[in-house]
Amino acid sequence: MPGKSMKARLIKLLEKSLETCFEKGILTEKDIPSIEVESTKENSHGDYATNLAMILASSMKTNPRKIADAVAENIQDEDNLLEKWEIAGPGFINFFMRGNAWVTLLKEVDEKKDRYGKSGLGKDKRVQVEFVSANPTGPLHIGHARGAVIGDVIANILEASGFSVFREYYINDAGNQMNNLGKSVFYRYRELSGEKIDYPSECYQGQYIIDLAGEILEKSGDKYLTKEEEEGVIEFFTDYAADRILKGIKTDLEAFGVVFDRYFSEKELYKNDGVWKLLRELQKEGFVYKDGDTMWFNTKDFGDEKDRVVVRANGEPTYFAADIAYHQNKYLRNFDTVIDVWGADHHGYVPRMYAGIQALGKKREALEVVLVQLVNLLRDGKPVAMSTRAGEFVTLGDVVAEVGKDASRYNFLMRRSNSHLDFDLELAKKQSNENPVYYVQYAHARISSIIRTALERGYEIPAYDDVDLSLLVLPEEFNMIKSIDKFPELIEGSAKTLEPHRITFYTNDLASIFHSYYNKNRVLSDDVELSKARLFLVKCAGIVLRNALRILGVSAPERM
RNA sequence: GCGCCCAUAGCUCAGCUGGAUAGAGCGUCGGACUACGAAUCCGAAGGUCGAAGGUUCGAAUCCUUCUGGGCGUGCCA
Repeated sequence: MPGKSMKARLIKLLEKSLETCFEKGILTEKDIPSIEVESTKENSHGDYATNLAMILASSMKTNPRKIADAVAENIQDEDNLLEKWEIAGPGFINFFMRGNAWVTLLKEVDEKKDRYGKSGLGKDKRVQVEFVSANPTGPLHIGHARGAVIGDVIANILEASGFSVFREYYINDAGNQMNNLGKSVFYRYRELSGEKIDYPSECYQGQYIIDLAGEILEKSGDKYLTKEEEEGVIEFFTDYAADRILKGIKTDLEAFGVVFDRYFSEKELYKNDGVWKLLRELQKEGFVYKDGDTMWFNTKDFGDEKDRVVVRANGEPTYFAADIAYHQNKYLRNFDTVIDVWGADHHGYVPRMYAGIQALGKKREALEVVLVQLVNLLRDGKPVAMSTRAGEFVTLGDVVAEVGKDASRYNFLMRRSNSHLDFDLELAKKQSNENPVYYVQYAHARISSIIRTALERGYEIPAYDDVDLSLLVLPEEFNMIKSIDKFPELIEGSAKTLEPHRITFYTNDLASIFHSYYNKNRVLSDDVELSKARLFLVKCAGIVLRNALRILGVSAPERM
């Protein structure tokens, strides 16, 4: 029965065996646990093992080996998958697969091709992934870059898992910072016009502010000099700067392979009194209360350390207030799940947001927050001095221009989101064995090269039914198939845990298995039938590498 | 002070949500190109999983305490 992974097939066997045991009365029926089968590390333990008997033993209060005996006894290996199976250790059942059981797994790869690895896990579910969401007060820097790739790849993984995915960037363009941006440009503008200005330290320091001021000066001359702040000058400077900066952000992201379905402006939320309407509603429902001129949200009732302000004493709503409205807006757009990818420095904000969505009547599960730890930018092992305050930082655009899209994306995906990441510019740039991205791409290019050579020698690219797969008998070949077979399960696992790094590690594994095989064995030899079988095998490996790299947003080159 | 995260080989990190003798890359040492691409491969050395208790058939993984680092603890975002 092709179309199922080896694990799935074994689980089926075990389920049937359990049923038989219950029918025969050998085992008394209890809650049937979800059966787990895992691949083993040790060859002497076979290819796969299950701890089923040990799990059952605790609920049935019997000897695990006795249960294992019964289950093993009643396994009906109708498809002839197994060489043998045996009981070992405290009650594991170890499965030893037959050589020719492996090759049947490749049928699915060949049939599905680009679709191999995809699943219907998220069928009919709409999920929104919000990420990056940096203020348009300056270009994106290296820290944003990591969040950008992680958000993007999470979205890719979910798409591959059948979710309907929407990528969104929340433009935080309504707050104080924006006003500050406008002022900064305005001061620089006056400065450029020859005025002596004591440039305030709380203003943005970067060179890009001066560039923007210069642009305005060039286009409009000094006509804003004579106007007073009340006449909307600052507003003009703010809007101009934000617009230009946002365009730059979009350009940088695009070069990085990150494209959003929508850029959502915070201002949108204030239209038609939106934020206020929501606040009044929440007040009516008792989640928001007034204390003097200040309005508080009782986040403490939801497990936060203390209540949080939603409207300041000066009458202005906080960022948090707008964010609740934003999340309400998301749910009104019928997303079943909302995923927020945040920098880890915002972790204190998490309980607040959960409180927010629960007040909106949503379950906790309707929101998932992925925290991305900070990036240490290095060059040749030495930290690169960066100060947002002083306006000295390496931008995302700089990184992509210097090390390239593929290498930088891959490097950002090599660690769990939750742990700190060292990003070394020189290392990421190196086209050597120190740089893992090439290792994987090289495997793909090599496979492409083999296929090219095969075509030159008159082979056709074989399909599943064209080859005698019983000729594949080497342990390395079974090993490769085993790894290929794991791929769909890997994607599913990454989708459930929202962990892109798993795929990075997987591509490395599969590439390693392939390289090793390649060095030891010839794919194309004098033996035509064997060559066809092996060609088919490496073709399948190539498909999987390509599919995995596509999810990572890294190219799979045919030559390099 | 309180809260969250991290601690695994010399370095950088995985460890599939509790499984059997803890893995990989880099670095070090020693090997492999007249053969489909050497950006590759093979071998060796390298560990008290920060520490101490606890939970159970079984713990790097779960619970408690402690140590050391990062972040947060705004009517900033």
